[in-house]
Amino acid sequence: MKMEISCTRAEADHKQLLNCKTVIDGMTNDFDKITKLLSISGNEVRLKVLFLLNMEKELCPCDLADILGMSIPAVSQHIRKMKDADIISSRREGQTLYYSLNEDETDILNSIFKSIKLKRRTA
Amino acid sequence: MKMEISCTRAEADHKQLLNCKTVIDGMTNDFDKITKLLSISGNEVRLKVLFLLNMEKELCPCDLADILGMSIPAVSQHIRKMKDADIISSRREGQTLYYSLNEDETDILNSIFKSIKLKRRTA
DNA sequence: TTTATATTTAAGCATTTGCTTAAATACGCA
DNA sequence: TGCGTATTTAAGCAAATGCTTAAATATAAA
Repeated sequence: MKMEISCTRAEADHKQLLNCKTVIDGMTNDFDKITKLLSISGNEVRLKVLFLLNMEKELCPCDLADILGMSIPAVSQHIRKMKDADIISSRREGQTLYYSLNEDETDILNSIFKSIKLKRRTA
Repeated sequence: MKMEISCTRAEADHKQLLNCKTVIDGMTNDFDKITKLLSISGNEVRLKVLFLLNMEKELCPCDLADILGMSIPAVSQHIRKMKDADIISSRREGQTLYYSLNEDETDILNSIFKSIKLKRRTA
């Protein structure tokens, strides 16, 4: 962990900067985890899928491809990412896989959905 | 806007799917905007910068480069993205540019910061 | 077992991302 | 003016992203 201070401006409060470093470096894992969630939801297709799963409880890849007007493999690859990140889970019924949202401990997704719905109402 | 239903499973509720399409298609702009915010914060460096600005009110690129242990141009290019997206603003004081968070109408960022801090406490 | 449907996986490719290094701006001061 | 510092911008490049098409799996039904 580097500790040298490169900024030479008089106002630079070295104590403040060192404190910032300490805080940030001590939270690497948290940032890593939340960054992952945000980067996954920071894609229009995936955000729509998450929103749809929140709205409809569960949907299959076929439904999603249809709703979003895109190919099944494209949807499936997005689904894989979200599944790998433990954001969604599947339930099989015959040949069909139904996907649904997992519990969101961080509550970030819920606040995102809330914002989306709010925008919708106030638009 | 395509409207054909490709899924042939018996359970597919065409009315439900059409409704989903209508809702999603009517919210394209909202999704676009929120996706942009999320994709920008879905990067570890940028999320840390946003968190630091929330914590310290304002910081200059030099401070950030130092705290995060990365080059000034690298930081500057992340800053540019956030500035272009209207997430942060700058104030000049001599040669130094101080960056700070803009008001977040969506409240998404605040809920993200809250989650990060919560993780920190409960870790 | 063969065939059809639902889904995933893999390969290929164009685009985007995020760094590095080097050059360009902007401001302050001698 | 000219030099030093803070910052941005640009060019170059490796890695990641997200689609397409084609092939592989999994289940159901004839």
